[in-house]
Amino acid sequence: MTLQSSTRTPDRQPRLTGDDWIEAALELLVSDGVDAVQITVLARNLGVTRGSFYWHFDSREALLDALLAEWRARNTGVMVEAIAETRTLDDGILALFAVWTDHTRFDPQLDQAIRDWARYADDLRKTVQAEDDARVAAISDFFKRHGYAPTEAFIRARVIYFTQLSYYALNVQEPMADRISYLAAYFLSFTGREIDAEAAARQSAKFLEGDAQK
Amino acid sequence: MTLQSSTRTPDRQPRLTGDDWIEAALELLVSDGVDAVQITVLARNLGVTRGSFYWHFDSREALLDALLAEWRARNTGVMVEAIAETRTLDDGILALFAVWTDHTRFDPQLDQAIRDWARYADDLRKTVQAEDDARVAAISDFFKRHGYAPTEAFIRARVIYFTQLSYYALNVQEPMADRISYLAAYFLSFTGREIDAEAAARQSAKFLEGDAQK
DNA sequence: CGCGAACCATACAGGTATGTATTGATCCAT
DNA sequence: ATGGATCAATACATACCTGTATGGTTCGCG
Repeated sequence: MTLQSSTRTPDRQPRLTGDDWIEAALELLVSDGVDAVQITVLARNLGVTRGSFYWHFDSREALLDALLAEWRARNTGVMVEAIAETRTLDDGILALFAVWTDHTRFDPQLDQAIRDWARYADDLRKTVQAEDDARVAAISDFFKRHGYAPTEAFIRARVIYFTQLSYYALNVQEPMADRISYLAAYFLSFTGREIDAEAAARQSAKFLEGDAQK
Repeated sequence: MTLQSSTRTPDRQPRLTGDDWIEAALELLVSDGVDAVQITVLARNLGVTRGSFYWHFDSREALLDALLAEWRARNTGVMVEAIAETRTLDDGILALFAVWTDHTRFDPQLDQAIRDWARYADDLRKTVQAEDDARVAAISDFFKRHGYAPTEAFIRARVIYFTQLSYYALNVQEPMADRISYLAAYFLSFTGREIDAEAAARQSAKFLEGDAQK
């Protein structure tokens, strides 16, 4: 038996922490779904045996709970906060676009994975549904603040949020140039008004900047 | 050992057909997801042993293929056809609403389950994506026929289809009265125009009728 | 009536997952 | 350096699930 493990990545600490397991589990969750988050494959990926896992966690359930906690910490509330801080209609809508594009503040893939998980897990479903309702309510309030009637505000909030959810659910990938060319049409459909030319230009620049640094 | 099986539903044929297995599998697929579609639990639900299954199907893969075939037969194309047969803008949009409400022509829960399945299955994903693209293209063409510019038509098609997808993904349940009260706002958001009062009344009546007979 | 096909039960093999218990190695502080 | 704490390997028990092989029923038809 060799002493140095062979499969483990070279420049990683030889001993693992609980967070290492969580990180690896998050990757698996996003790429393959909850059911694929198995201790056996995580251990294989990390280059250790399952003996290590059971030192850091009591059970698989405990790991899954940790994943949910991570989702709560990363994604809960950010959208609500983002739109609350805006003044003009254009700024608000574009702030939403920014949240959905800038993945440092909000992790859409994780959101999607949690949503997939929740669909067939009764207890979790209620939690996710509460977050969804909160997001729609925040957008709805935003529209109301800008003079939209209650029902129209609510429906427009749903339309904009639901559209975005499907964007992630279908994993739509398109060149940044296309996305920018769609900006005005999206804004029109979402708000019923034409986008301010200057605000559009500002946002396009932001998109390109974020795209370049990636 | 008793001769009459106890768990099997009473007034069902004592011998099963392949379709019986498919039907039971579809239920399970919709309620619990693909990974839950297991021969063992299906046999338990049907009140037989797994020996029966392997007479009707070669393997679990064969059953899953049959489920996909069922999806293709039920859901593929119906949306495209529904909107192609309409004349006015109002009729087209309302025809879409009708498809999404009248579950005899289109099975949204099955659509959702297949989409969940496809998200983590590479080969299937392409199939579903092609269907999604076809649906969006059909709606986009519809908007173009009614004078919308290409980009706006495409984005509006996406918005209306994506919104509806999330409706199913989040399993939104709301009283028919609420749904009717949202009709005008949805129409406005989707098309950018006010709904024709008479068309709205017609559609509301349809909704109520469908709701009552259920 | 009898025979073959359709349908199902039983039993076995193989694979893989979670947990537990125990031992082994490494690191750090006294 | 040594002894306790931290992390990991090994071995074992248990539980499922798939698939095969084979034998037993039941049904329909000549």
